[in-house]
Amino acid sequence: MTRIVEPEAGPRSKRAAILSAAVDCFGEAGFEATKWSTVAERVGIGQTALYHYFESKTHCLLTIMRLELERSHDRFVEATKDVEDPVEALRAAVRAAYDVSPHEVLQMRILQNHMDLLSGTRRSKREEAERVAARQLVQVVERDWTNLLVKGMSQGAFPLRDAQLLGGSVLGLIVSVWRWYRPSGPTPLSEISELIEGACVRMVAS
Amino acid sequence: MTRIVEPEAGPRSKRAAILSAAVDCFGEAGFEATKWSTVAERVGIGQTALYHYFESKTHCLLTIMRLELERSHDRFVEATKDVEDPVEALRAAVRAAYDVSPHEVLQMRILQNHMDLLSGTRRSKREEAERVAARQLVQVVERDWTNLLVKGMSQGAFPLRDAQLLGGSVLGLIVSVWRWYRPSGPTPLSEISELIEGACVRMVAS
DNA sequence: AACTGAATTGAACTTAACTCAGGTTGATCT
DNA sequence: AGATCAACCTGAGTTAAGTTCAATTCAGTT
Repeated sequence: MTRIVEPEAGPRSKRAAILSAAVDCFGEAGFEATKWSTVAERVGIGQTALYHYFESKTHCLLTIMRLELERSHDRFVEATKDVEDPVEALRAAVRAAYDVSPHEVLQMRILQNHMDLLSGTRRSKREEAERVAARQLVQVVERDWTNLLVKGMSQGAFPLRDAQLLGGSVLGLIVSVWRWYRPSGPTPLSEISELIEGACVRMVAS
Repeated sequence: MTRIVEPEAGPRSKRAAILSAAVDCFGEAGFEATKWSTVAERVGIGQTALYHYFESKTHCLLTIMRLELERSHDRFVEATKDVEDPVEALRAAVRAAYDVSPHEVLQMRILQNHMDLLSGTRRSKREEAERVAARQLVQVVERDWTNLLVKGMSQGAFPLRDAQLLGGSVLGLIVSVWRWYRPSGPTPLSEISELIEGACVRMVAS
């Protein structure tokens, strides 16, 4: 459990700008489809300067994924922290999951599209560190959801079922949206949020 | 709607062997992580021979995805064709979705992990043909599920809801399993199948 | 002004996908 | 059997994109 220390930003560091540009590129065109050099162009630096901040294109991707996972976890905790009623907590958690900016939508998309990266180990040190951190955060987020279900089951608000499996399924249902959702598409996020909220409650509580 | 004609197998064609080896490699190590030349080795031919059968590594991937989508659709139709009761049809469809061989698990995993490829257009003719065919099949499969729901709603077996959105969600829930399921893992597929079957019924019918 | 470390760069290197020009194999026909 | 033709295969070379490296600039400090 080695925590990753965010490199403190020197005053003229372009790290944040690179991450932001990378999210835009990777999220819209896809990771493989975007040239690493294009990200550099957008930020306004030469491609080699990227390596001052990230060990590789993949290292940047893994960093984006970890940050998004941290964000998801934080939001979950924030949204459910003082809601006692299990059903209401579940509803709040789902709503929080869809209460996101367009930029965050891209981050979720990137995360979902590259989950498979978290399986195999990486060659380089820093990449592997990010991978392991992200993998752990996936488990943390899964635990967030299963704990919510366990609590509800023990209180008698939810029927008893395999909380681990059901929690993972609820999470899978919620994030599956990010594979197809587009802010420009026909379905507003609010509508999706409501439908999924209802679906989750029925899945878990009936 | 131009259908793809499967190249008829000459007696010494290695196409099937290549597809099979590619499914193993792409499914276990991941598409990006496996070298195209490794697939050639497994089949027992030089790397350049691959290009006799596929225009590119990606063309092979897209073909695998299309074939898997065709299989999924066929299984759905087969499983539901003479079940009138909507709830039973839904149950049958879910069970069929998880009634798969280990090789098919890999194909599902590959499909899920590279759905994003179907968004952007491809440079070369044959790749683009496969992509378009796959994209269409995604819609066909989505329609399979929404139709099932529409039928159930009109018969009064399911409460009225946005069938398109709900159908997509059910499908999303079902396929989300392939991102983490491993035949060697602790949870048998039968158990997953049962839990998801129940969850889907509750989502849709209550 | 000299010093320091962060930030940046152009040129060279590496790897893996891909192309090409030609060679081999084997089924089929006369 | 021998000729033929298409399917099948290969070694050598090309290309594109990620990456490395040695050298340079820049901003703030002593």
